[in-house]
Amino acid sequence: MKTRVAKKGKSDKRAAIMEAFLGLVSERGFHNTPMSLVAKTSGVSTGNIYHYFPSKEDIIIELYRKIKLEFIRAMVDGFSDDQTFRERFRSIWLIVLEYRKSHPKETSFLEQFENSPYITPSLSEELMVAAKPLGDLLTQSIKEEIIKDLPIDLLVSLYTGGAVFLAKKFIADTIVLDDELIEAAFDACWDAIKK
Amino acid sequence: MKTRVAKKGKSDKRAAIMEAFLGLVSERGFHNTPMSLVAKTSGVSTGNIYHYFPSKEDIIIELYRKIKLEFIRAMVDGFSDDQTFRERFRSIWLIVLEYRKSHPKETSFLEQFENSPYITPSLSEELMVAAKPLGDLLTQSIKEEIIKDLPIDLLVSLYTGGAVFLAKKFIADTIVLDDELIEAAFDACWDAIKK
Amino acid sequence: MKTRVAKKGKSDKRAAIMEAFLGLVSERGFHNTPMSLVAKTSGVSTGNIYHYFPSKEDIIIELYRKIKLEFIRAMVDGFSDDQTFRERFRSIWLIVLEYRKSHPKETSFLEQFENSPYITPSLSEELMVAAKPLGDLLTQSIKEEIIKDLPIDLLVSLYTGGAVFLAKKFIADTIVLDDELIEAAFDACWDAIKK
Amino acid sequence: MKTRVAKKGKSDKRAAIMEAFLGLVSERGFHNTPMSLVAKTSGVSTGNIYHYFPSKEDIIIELYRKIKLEFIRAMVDGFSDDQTFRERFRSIWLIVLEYRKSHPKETSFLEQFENSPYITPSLSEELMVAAKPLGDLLTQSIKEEIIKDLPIDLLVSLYTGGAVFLAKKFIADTIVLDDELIEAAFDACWDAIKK
DNA sequence: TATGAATGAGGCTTCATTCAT
DNA sequence: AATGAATGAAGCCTCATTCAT
Repeated sequence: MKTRVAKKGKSDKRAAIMEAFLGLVSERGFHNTPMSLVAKTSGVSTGNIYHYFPSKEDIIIELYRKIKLEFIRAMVDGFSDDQTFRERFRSIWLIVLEYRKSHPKETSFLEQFENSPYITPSLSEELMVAAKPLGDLLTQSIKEEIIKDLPIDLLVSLYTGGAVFLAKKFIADTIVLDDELIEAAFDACWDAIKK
Repeated sequence: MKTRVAKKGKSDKRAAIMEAFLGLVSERGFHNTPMSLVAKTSGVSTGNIYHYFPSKEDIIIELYRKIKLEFIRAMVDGFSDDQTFRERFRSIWLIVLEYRKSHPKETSFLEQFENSPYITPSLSEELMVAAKPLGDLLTQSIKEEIIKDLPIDLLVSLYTGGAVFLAKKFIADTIVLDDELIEAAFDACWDAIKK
Repeated sequence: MKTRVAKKGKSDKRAAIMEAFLGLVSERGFHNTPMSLVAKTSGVSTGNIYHYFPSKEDIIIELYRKIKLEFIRAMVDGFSDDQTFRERFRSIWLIVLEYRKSHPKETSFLEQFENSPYITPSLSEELMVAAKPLGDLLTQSIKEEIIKDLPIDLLVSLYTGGAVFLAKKFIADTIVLDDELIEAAFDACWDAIKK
Repeated sequence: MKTRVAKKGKSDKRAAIMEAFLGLVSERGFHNTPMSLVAKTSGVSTGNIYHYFPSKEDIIIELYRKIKLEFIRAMVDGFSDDQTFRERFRSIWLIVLEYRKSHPKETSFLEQFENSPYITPSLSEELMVAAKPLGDLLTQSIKEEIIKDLPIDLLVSLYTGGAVFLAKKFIADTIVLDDELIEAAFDACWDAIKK
């Protein structure tokens, strides 16, 4: 079985497994995604999957970490100190919308994961650290009396909620997202948290 | 059927199954809830469960319908024409918070169900009808320029989001809900949608 | 539940069960015919079926006895001493063909039953007695050197085979049975056994 | 795969499953043969059976195809152009008798299968092709006015019937098959179809 | 590393029969 | 006689994981 095509390197297999897993889970759900199907889809044999991951659950968790991290980083990288506070929030909001719109699989996965009762998110230290700039921005904004003095995660939820919602409807193809709507939606979210 | 003493009439079994199912699913997830466990927990034998429901999936769907309906009704019944628009919204918001806080199982179930990729909610006519007063309130409020002119469901999401979020944190026991916080959270949600 | 319509008498229920059973088994096979379906089809409740029959297997056996007996009697009643031997055989042959053609359910049932390995036909005394005139005819015909001296049941098989076969094809709608074909087929069967 | 010693290669398991299945079904019937018993008897674990066959029904069908094909081939290979027509028929007849006598399990299986109402034989192309020489012989014999001009399958039934019947009685141990009887029986069958 | 056959517990569902009424 | 709810063993099949190669 020697193919001319470049053999996948080590980490490629790992990546292939995760990618296949993500695609399958987003369409079929965790429990409707047997390892055998992951094997077929990823091109990595069942047995070998267990060489890269100790168990199915581990794949799920690793995937969650990876996606969540990616998402957080997109947000964090999307604003800069050059912007006014409101501009920063706007940037972040647009990034949330954009990321979710352009990552339907990841969106579905996150949603499922974060609503599974028996899979405790248990945000790893890693995620906390990555999200720090966001927390700092919020804390700072509260202190400067730009946004309301509410618990940070509530603020995030209020603020982010609209964008996530719109993205889901966009993916489900039950809405048309024009600039006007986006702007109006952002304003609503901003109104929610601004002082 | 002359016994005065409740001998667990017909519908009691049905109810027992649904109740057991709800409890188990909320703690273990759909797929981690085998029918055998439902049988044991509900006190209804495996075989007999299938006398009341055609399949596991049907139980899930019926349960969703029932809970969602209950939740919608709670909201709808919670406001009256005597109130100002803002008061109505406030009543609804508080009911959402209260319902979710006091119905952790139902909350978990709804959350899981509505995020399952392979179980399409497909809101039945029944639910639509029940929710009509809410839709009317929103439509009316938009027309009277009390709230923003945004898609109804986005408004609901923005508006409801804060209450649901707080309830979840309350259930997870990661927040203390005092009146002040509740009031502030409501204000934020109201700011999001009010014109 | 008092209907104006005449309530089925005792034996009517028995008959209803057997009739429903026959129809279902002929289309679905023994094991694909649950008692619950028999109940629904016959209009007799599950529990009550067991008032009339001790078990499912008993119904099968009774049904077999009844049908086989009916079939045998049709043959026996179909010839008389007024006829020549050949005429008698012809009459019987035509009756077999006719009975099978006009009793597709019974035919299917007999076929299934007689080929079930775990249901031993064990022809009851009753059946033997009923078939005696046939046996006598054959014995007599052998003695008079009209037909070949072969084991009785082989003769029956050879002789009957053609008619049964034609009837099955007729039922399956894969043949057109005109008089000419019938006559030719009879001749073939007669040739098989005649001396 | 360098071992010389037979270590039960891949296809051995497949064969083991089919063999066990055949034995069980012939003695207990399709529906009285649970997969668990097939597993135990064949020495292949339940789960692994499904690695070789998609379902129980598939095993049945494959088995039917295999056995029927084997049987047809035995007949087809049993006569040659060197023989007179009558000799050819005789050869075939004897082969049918012999095959059935020496293959009681297969005989029982074929009988059950071909009388199951819900399993349509649907003779595959493969079987048709294999049986072609037989059909040709019959067609030719009709043309040369050696046998009667009757539908091919009726001829087969008439002709084959006696041999099959005898074999069944032999297997059931309710007959003694000596040469004289065999010869007489063959003559009867031949008389049935010969012109 | 890599394969995929093998395992076997466990999942959902069916169904003959019994039981309470 | 009659009902149909109730039982629970058993059936078919799935699937995470391990094992032999």
